[in-house]
Amino acid sequence: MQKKAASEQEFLRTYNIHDFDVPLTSVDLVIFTLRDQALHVLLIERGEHPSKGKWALPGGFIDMRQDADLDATALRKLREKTGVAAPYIEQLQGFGSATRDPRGWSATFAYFALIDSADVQLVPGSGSTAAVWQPVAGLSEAVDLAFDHAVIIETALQRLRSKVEYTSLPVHLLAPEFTLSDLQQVFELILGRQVDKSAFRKRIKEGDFLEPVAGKQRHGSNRPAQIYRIRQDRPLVYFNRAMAAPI
Amino acid sequence: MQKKAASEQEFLRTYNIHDFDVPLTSVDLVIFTLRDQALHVLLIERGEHPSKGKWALPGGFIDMRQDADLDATALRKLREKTGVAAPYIEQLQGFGSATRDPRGWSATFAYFALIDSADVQLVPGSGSTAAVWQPVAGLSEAVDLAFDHAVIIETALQRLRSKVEYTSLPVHLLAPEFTLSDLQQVFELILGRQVDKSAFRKRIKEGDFLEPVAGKQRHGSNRPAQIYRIRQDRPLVYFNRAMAAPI
DNA sequence: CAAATAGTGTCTGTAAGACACTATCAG
DNA sequence: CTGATAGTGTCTTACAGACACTATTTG
Repeated sequence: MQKKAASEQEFLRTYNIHDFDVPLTSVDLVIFTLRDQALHVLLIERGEHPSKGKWALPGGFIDMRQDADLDATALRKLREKTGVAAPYIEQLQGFGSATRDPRGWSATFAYFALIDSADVQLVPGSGSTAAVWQPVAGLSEAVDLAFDHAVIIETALQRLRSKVEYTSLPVHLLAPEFTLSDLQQVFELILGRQVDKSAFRKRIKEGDFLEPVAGKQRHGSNRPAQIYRIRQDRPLVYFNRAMAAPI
Repeated sequence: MQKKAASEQEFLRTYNIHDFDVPLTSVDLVIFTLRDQALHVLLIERGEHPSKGKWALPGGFIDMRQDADLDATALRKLREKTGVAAPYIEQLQGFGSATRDPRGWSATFAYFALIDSADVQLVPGSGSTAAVWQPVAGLSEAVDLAFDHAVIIETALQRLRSKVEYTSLPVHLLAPEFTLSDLQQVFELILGRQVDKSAFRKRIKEGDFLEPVAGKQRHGSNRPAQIYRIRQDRPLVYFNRAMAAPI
């Protein structure tokens, strides 16, 4: 174990990080996007042991040389797999146990990202054979997930569903410019129920996190719709009240 | 690095966890309690390098032999330092960077606990010379905190203050039996402002997470107060609306 | 004109805030 | 009785839900 040292300097000079047995630590990402009016999550087919051939969340080990902090690791992984540089991303939760990885005690810092799938170029990186967008609905039945990734995805989903109720989070699943009807559709999709148009619009306007794109409208065979974009200074707004589910 | 292996079994048989360079990973706890009508946090004076003599959050390395998962590590640490076995505890957030620990890249899973200080027996454990409750107000000026623990405590405080607004969380800072006035005081203390008694009581009753202790009242030189306890099946209630701060 | 979607106005319901009121004890 | 704190009633306010209404385009 550790030797005795008189001073902080002396201690650090003689310190060897491998004197401790530490768990395997990684960073994993739950990346959500919208495709064909459905929520999808990015999965990688593992090309290496362990769990070779199973589907897993993108992620991997911290690169102690180039990653300044955990967020840097998460952003680097996101960039490597999708090419996206500036998404909405937040830390989800840590998951660690003796049994989640057959190699032994392991822990992961799970992240949670929302991106617009339009500007994604999927890159099957090193150590994986394929990267695909999987619909979230019926995920566990559709694919064989590695490690505890089913639990991590479920936790991320709960976070997303919870935050829809009282934040502006879902805007980050849309392309940079969108109409209020587009936005309402996203909310309805995640909530799994219809919401009232009038109440929704009042709420969004009150939140004041969108700005109309001057003079820009979407045209169809109906009244044209004003196009909005996110106010860059208000990436996430918390409402004072949750959207109450009707009884 | 890694050798080639044909099967999952073959891979695991030849796998050596130390082939990877992994960051130092630990678990740290921000333990809040109430003493003398003020929020306090538990700090340990470090008896070993690094940061010997500075004050730090209780915590330490994962014991891969006895800890089944991260929660087990956190609970074990809490028990070792305070003797408390069943507190309110939740994971706060991960903190990891190349610079937060002078020994090198390190990461920690920070936890967040609320306990009743009455049933705590502070235990200055191994590797520390003293354990004290420090008032949260003016903490950074009062003590020299090790590592990035000032940031972790600040994050925990934000979480606590945020959750006061829309959950029943603060009940866990009280002794098992308390009056509604006691509870209101705790809310006011964390919010840093007065709240209306009538509105507060209506809200708490609506939340339905307390039960009156039959026939038990607190007597003083005034009308006696009904004593309540937490309904064990409702440890944390989310309200539909935040307590709106008056303008 | 009809069809379609965009966007608004108005009423109602719910729960929080303000604040005055009553209740019940010790002394 | 007074003083103190416990606990309630009532009015107002803020905002979500329901839903009907108007607005603006294409064809």
